[in-house]
Parts: sequence; C-alpha cells; structure tokens
Amino acid sequence: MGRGDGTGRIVSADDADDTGTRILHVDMDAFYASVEVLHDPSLAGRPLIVGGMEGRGVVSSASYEARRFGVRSAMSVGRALQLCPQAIVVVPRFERYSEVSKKVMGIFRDITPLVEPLSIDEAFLDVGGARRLWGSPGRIGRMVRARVLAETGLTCSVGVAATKHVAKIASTASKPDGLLIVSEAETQAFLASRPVGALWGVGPKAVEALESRGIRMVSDVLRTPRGVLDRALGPALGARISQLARGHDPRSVQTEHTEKSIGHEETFLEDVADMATLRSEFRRLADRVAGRLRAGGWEARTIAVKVRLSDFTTLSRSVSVPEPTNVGQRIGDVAIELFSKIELSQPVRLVGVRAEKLVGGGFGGMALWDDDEDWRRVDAALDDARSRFGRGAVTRASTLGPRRDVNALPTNPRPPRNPDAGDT
DNA sequence: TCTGGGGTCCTCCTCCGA
DNA sequence: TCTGTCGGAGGAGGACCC
Repeated sequence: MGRGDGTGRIVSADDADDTGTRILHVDMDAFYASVEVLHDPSLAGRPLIVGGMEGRGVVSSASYEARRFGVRSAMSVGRALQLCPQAIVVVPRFERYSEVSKKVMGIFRDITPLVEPLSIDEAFLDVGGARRLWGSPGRIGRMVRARVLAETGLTCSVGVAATKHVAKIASTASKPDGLLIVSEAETQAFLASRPVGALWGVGPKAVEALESRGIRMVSDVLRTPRGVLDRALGPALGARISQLARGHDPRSVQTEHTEKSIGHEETFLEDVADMATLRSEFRRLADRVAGRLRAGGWEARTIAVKVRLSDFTTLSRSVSVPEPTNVGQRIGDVAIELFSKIELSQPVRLVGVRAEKLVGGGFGGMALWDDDEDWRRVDAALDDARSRFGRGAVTRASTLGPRRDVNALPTNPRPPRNPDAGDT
C-alpha cells in the first residue's frame, strides 16, 4: 500500500477483470494543493503546503513533491517546514475548493444518480445500473478519471470493487492518478495482504491493541477468534473488522445525508485565561452554530461545550434543554452555564460549541438568510418578546413576515468535512 | 511530531424509574 | 414501605475519519 507519497502505488491493467464489482470510490489527488496549482501554475512541480494559522497551523494538504520529504496532513506547519524548508505555504481558500468540488460531483451525477459524497473531494458511486449506458464498472472508472481531468484539469484516483470498503482501500492504493480494480474473486486475497490499519475504523490505537496481540495483517485477523478481537477492540469494532476482513460490507451507497450535530470550535493563537474573553468566544461560536441551525431549519435538543487546556486535556459538558432551540442568545447562555461548571486548572487552548440531537431540518441545508446581522436582530427581538410575553407567545414568522425565496439568495457552502482532502 | 476543525460512533458510567 | 435489580436515557470522554 502507498505511504501517502505515492510510493508503493498499485494500478490495474487496461484489461483487468472487474467481475462482480459495482462500487467506485473516487478520491481527488492532493485536492487543495492541486486546486492551488490550478490557480497559480507557477506552483506546479514545487513542494506546496496548504495549511493555516501561524504558530498553531497544521497541514491541510500537501503536494506530492512535499510528501516526498515526509510532509503529511495534520502535521504542524512548523514541523513540515523543518522537513521541507523550501516548501511554499499557502492559506486554505475553501470557496475555491468548494467550487471545484461542485463541478466534480456534477460529473459523478452525470454518470449515475447514486452518488454518496464523503467529503469535499471524494465520493462513492454505485454504477450497477449504469452499465448499459456506459459499460462495465472498470470502463466507467476510466471514464470518470478522463472526464475529471478534461473538465477540471485535476487528477483523481479510483477504486473499483464489489463493496465500499474495498473500493476505498483500492483507490488509496492506486494514488496518485491511478485506477485499481479488485474483482469479487480477488477481494479476499487483496485484503489479506493489507496491514490491519487499512481496515475502516482501525486507527493508531486499534493498531496498537491488535499488534500487541500479534495481529499485524488482515490475514492475521482472519485467523484470530472473535473473542480475542472483541477483547482487544470492544464488541462493536471487533465485529466490524471481522466482517470487513472477510470482504463483507453490506453498506449501500447513500445519496441522502442527515446531520446529527452541528458545531464550531476554535484554537486560540495563544492560550487564554481571561474569563471575559472565553465567555465572549462562547457567545461568538454559539451565534455561528445558531446561524447554521436556522439555515438548515434545525433546532437542537442538546447543547455541548468543549474546552481544551494548555496540556491538551480535553473536557466536555453537555445538557439537554427543555425546549429545542436555534437561538444564538439561548445557545450562548447554555454554553456559558456549562462552561462555568468546568474547573479551569490551566489556561485554555481551544473552546467549542456543538448542537446535538437535532430536530426539524426541512430546508434541505440551504441558507434562508445569508446575513447574520438579520438574524441577530431577529434573535434579540424574539428574546425580548419572549421575556415579556412568555415563550409560546411569539414565533419567528410573526416577527419577520414571510420567508425569502431560498433560490434568490446565495447559499452558505457547508464547511469541508475533510480539510486533508483525503490524500492519506 | 507537539498536535486544526467538523463530524460520527462507541464505551463506560451514573441516574432514575419500573 | 423498603431494598435490590434491571434497562433505558443522558452525559463524559475517547477514537476515528476526512
């Protein structure tokens, strides 16, 4: 398997067997970095790091030229520059990436309606029903790659397999700019030769737990009794990796996604001990969360706060509120109340606010208003009216009048779920 | 190595009511 | 009425993914 810098890459021959396959996993190569090169061709062929925030920034994406020096995503920018001092660092420009992402997803949907975007730069496609139109899955995989390159100027890697899990591993193995087909018959052998960390849900901790029991490769998982896996990883993950190691993955491509929580968090440039600053930061984050809740037509039943201290200790507190809310003032009040229950032994590195247990959600994730200022006025008016007349007496509709046409307004692009752009 | 941000899922624990 | 048990819900924290 590749190590993230393209070494050890495996690709399929043109006549590779794709019998029994129907799932494609398409992953853009070093997405953010590649989009930056697209906008500034003078960056082509040079080590490029996309990362943010001076002092505490981390690498969001790195060109393959930078990866050859050991630069990886989630690494601090400082460390990355130690490894590759000649690298050029650019700050992420999410609007650009979002725009290109829309174009790429459009290409996928042109080929099959069964598209499950996983993040800004990758998606699963079920092409089982598209064979008559476009040919075999392997052929469709090649077509996807050719169209993405022709229409965006970017390369992507494609895994073709019978299941999502295997397709995902295959696309990773073929990176960058490759295509790997794993037929149904080859699935077991393909998986058996992978390290356990290749299995979905097996991260560094789980790898450690497995390796301490001598389980290093997927083939070792096959030989290990379930009881041992359960003891090492817990019953849920034990059951899952036992199935995945055998090539069993019943998950279908899901075209619908429902949010379960919405949150924002922020790391300070320098740790903060001043309570007034911390409280105002909670207010600001609560406003942002509330804005997104309203944009999606959601209300939250549970509000949670997160605090990370100087030594990286992370604490959280949450509470379910009697009445679901999407009002910034209310969420801010609850967040500050929760925060006050945390005993601070050190300055604070990060604070976060999250809305959980969402109810409602009728607007399909589109913003009704783009103007936060409008909403602040609405919140203030609502809170004021409720405090005077009681909560049930006033609704937002009566305060504002009819909603505006969603299509007449620009929408708020969802922040990318995956800053690294999947190029692990 | 000195660790962002957004999100999901799981485990463990506690509390509460039947 | 009191006590023990059990299951569900809620909360805290951690691991993982991108």
